Amino acid sequence: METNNHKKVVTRFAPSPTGFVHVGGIRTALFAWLWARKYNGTFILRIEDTDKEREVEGSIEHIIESLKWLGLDWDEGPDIGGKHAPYIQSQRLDSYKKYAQTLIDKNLAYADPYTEKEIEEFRAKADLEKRPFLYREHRPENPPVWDGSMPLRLKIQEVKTSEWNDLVRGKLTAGPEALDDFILIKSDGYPTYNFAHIIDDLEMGVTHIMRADEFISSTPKFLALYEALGVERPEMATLPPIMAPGGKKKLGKRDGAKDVLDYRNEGILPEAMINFLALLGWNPGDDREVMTESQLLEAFDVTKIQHSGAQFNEEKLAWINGEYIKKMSYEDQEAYLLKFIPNDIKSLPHFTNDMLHKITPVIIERISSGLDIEMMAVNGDLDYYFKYPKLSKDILKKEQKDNITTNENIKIVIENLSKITVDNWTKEKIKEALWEYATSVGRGSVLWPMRYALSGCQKSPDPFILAELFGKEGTILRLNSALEILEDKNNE
RNA sequence: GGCCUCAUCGUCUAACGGUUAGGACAGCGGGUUCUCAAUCCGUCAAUCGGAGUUCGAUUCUCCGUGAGGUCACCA
Repeated sequence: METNNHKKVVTRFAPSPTGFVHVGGIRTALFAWLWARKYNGTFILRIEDTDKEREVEGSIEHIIESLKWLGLDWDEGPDIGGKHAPYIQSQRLDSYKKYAQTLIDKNLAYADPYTEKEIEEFRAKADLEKRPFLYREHRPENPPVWDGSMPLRLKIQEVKTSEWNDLVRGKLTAGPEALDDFILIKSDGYPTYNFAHIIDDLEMGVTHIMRADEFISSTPKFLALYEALGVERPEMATLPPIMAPGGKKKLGKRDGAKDVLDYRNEGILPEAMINFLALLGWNPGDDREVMTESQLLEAFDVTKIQHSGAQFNEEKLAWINGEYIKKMSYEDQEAYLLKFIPNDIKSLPHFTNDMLHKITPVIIERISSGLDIEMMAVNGDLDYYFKYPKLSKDILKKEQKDNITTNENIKIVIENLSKITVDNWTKEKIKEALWEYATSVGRGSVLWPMRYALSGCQKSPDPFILAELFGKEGTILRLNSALEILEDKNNE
């Protein structure tokens, strides 16, 4: 499909500062960013703060932090400026006034003289008649001169069915009911979204607007405004909605959509989040799923974006995250692990850098996010690395056979392990030293008590890995304390 | 209610109008394993319904049905 190749691509992400950004907003930002970066274009961050009542203190910083975490960098924005500064709508009021005035001069905008109550009555009447309320049916014949104390409305010139092309959806239409004399400037002096974003996109030279599909029905209004302004409109790409788990509703803050930064706190890696979100409503056209940023940029195509909504699936996100964790460098894996190990474990007697270093690959293999590490800690699957386990005699003897006792087996294990030199203390050598005997008497009756003696847990990495981690001395120490418990008559 | 949009395994998705409808996640089974994890192999599972066009429809058209969105001095 033709895509403005003659013009430099300019896209933008334009959140309103009403709190955090959730994955839906981020995906919109991501697609806009990908498109701009793919064509060496410009990506703009703009803050749409024209609703002063809904504004939440600190949102802008929070949004910026979210985008930075994910590596979605912008070329122009409130924090870094740019040739179309400022990038905060409340600081661009003069610009909106200027365009409003040209519309008034052309007799394409007029003051709305009605009180709130009068409008309410119109609306109630329409409601009663079961038809949509349309302000233009009540358009005043001689509107007063606009002095800024009343809302300013666009005067729709031609009531018609609208038709336009969308980069994703193709031909879209909307009935004449979608077209109304909408408000350009509110009585508080701020522009509406409908007006402000169009003026800003125009002034900032935005070529492609990525937006969620809730804007389809207000598009006729935008088209009417472009027409009134006598300007060419940018390309529009309508993204499918992201649905909440369960699948029936669009993901939204009200339904518990999370702040993206919550995912950071759970140990989701930014690359994994980007990768996952890119695949939510788009795919490269082949079987690739785990893709680098440059692969994404290479393959991304707005025209290939999905039409229907997609559920946000945390399980698949976790899977992708696990893939990325396994690809990290050893140093990064260790730092990652350290970040999520709770403090009470860090203060355990044998918590050392050396041990942390040793267990890193063992733990990394078992997790897909930081949440899993925290879960391991809660379940006691972490502390045995750093302290001697507390053992139960019954569990120790769980796999005991009639012909040979667990005591004897542990003694033989100790005996065999003692023969290994410290230099040769590796999991391979340890396995070698025990395997033949264990196989001859039944591996379970030897390896189970050994592993349990080392970990104190019913589930853990295998005994050879554990023995290597604890060293010769530590391993034999643990095996001996298991023996003591077995031989302790008071512990029957 | 009006207007609009969407519709393939449980989920994310692939399939110039011609495929045994493919892949991934999840699930299940197995190999390897004392357990867990990892890994390998295997397996379950879908074209919303009905007409039409066509030699042939997941694909095009229409009608249903279902879901979502929107009808603010919110964005």
